[in-house]
Amino acid sequence: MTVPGSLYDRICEVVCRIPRGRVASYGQVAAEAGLPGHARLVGYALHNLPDDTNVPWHRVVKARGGISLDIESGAGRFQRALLEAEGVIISGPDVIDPRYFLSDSFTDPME
DNA sequence: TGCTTGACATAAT
DNA sequence: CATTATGCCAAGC
Repeated sequence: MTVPGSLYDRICEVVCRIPRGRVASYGQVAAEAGLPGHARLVGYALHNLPDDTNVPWHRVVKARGGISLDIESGAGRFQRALLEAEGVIISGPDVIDPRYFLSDSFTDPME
């Protein structure tokens, strides 16, 4: 289980901070995790996460607003379902309104 | 220890 | 719109 100190651990921690009903891009999560520009590591970490993880990995999307996984495939459909369950409407494979993204910081504004 | 890969981002072609 | 190129770097082999 992710040794403390590993980048995985930091990344999953940041992902856990994403408020419900919101999404963040890989680059944004990376930046908040203290890894500016290391968006790839975020995806790498998420892929490593177990199925029973408590990390809402589904809230992590591409910068343009879209699921990296194949939306028409199992994992993609699963993520879309989770996002819609949180209130995030996905109209297409790369169509997510910017209003769902975290504006600046993860500091939950508490709506 | 060095090369390859990768749930990315962005610009250019 | 698809592909290419570059950056940036950890993990896997």
